[in-house]
Amino acid sequence: MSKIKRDAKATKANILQQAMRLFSVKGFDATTVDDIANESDINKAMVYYYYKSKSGLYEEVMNVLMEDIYTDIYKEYKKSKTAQDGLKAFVMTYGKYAQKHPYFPSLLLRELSNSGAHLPETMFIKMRKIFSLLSEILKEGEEEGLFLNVKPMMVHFMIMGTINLMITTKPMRTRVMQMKDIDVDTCAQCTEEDISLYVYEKIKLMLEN
Amino acid sequence: MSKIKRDAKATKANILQQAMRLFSVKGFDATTVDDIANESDINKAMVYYYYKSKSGLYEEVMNVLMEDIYTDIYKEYKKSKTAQDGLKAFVMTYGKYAQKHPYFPSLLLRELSNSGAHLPETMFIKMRKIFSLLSEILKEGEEEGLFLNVKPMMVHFMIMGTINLMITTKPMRTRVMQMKDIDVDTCAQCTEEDISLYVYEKIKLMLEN
DNA sequence: CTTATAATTAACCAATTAGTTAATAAGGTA
DNA sequence: TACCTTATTAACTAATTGGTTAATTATAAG
Repeated sequence: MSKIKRDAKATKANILQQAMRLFSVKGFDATTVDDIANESDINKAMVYYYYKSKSGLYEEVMNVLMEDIYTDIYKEYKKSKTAQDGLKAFVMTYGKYAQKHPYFPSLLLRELSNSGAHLPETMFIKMRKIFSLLSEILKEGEEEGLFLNVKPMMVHFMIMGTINLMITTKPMRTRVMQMKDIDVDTCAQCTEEDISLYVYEKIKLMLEN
Repeated sequence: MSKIKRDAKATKANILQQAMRLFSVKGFDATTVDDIANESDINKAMVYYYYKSKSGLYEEVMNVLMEDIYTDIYKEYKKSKTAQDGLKAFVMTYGKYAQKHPYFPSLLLRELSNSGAHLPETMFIKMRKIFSLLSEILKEGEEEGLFLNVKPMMVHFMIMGTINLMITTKPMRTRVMQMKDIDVDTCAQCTEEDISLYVYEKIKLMLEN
């Protein structure tokens, strides 16, 4: 077990990893470059050595995540035969991804609620690719006569909105449940899979009618 | 027409108004107290004269908005006879409110994607009140046998997520539509009413099955 | 008119932050 | 070994920001 004193690749990856985590927890503005440096135990100047700026690092973070997620969804989608299966693949894979990268939902929501102010062109394109994939699935369903009265953009945000909000609000929902005086069901026990499955089933029903 | 040199009420209201606008456009962190002062044409120190801090001002902004929206929804809800009408009142009134205060959706989304980090207790309670109202409506529907397999929290975020995302992304969606090479329907022409109505109709269908 | 109070201002401060720089250490190579 | 490139560091800067303060002006009351 040789002690490695230098490992450029590891250093660069470490910065990205911590940036990902911090941006999602605190948002772009509230995350400082010093934070990132401290948390990843590297010198602040290394951030600027490997990435051109704080925004550059942020872009990279978003790009990596979006690319990953598209790949995951596309792979599952390709296995499906029917439009329903395609929809299921889309919803369930997104849910799984959000579980694997708990950072992602809040990053995405923040970005969307900004209407893409920080959003670089490349990421914009990747978001569109994901949406286009869903549009394709929904169009197939319509042509087969399975889905009725479909507005793809709205269905897209119904899926993304619900899953992302359920995930980001988990701590909050748990907190509410612990208040003894209250008796509302905040779905505090629901797993990520419960959530995606419910979303899929309900959206399927709503499209079939 | 006497020239008023001093108007405490107007000054205070003006600060709140500009703060509301700026917080929603740029978020809490990216909005500076100097911004607020400049945009409302008052001295920065006045912000601290009327509000105890930047966070204090933010709390006030959120409180006013949440209080308003609850009142609006509750008033409409009271007029409804059936669970379906109650649901419609909830969805449509929220849509109307978001149209009247285009600030609100992005503020709310940002707050939720934070899981209420900035969120003061008072506002937390108001959010819960709105959710409780929807829960009540859904429970009625279930008891009347109209709605099946209801998870209130999920339905709540389906409604809020979809409407809020559609509104905050409007500029972005319009931009996409202007790109000639693309042929995806981003619902760029949809009005706020189209959006809420679609959400209501689809959610109704999905609950009935 | 006088005076107490409420509203407003300009100037300031201490802390934080994105980004820079110049020096230095490590590792491979000839 | 000597040498060159790459990786890393500590220390610094210039700008921004939340918040304060002491002085000043407008207004209303006696």
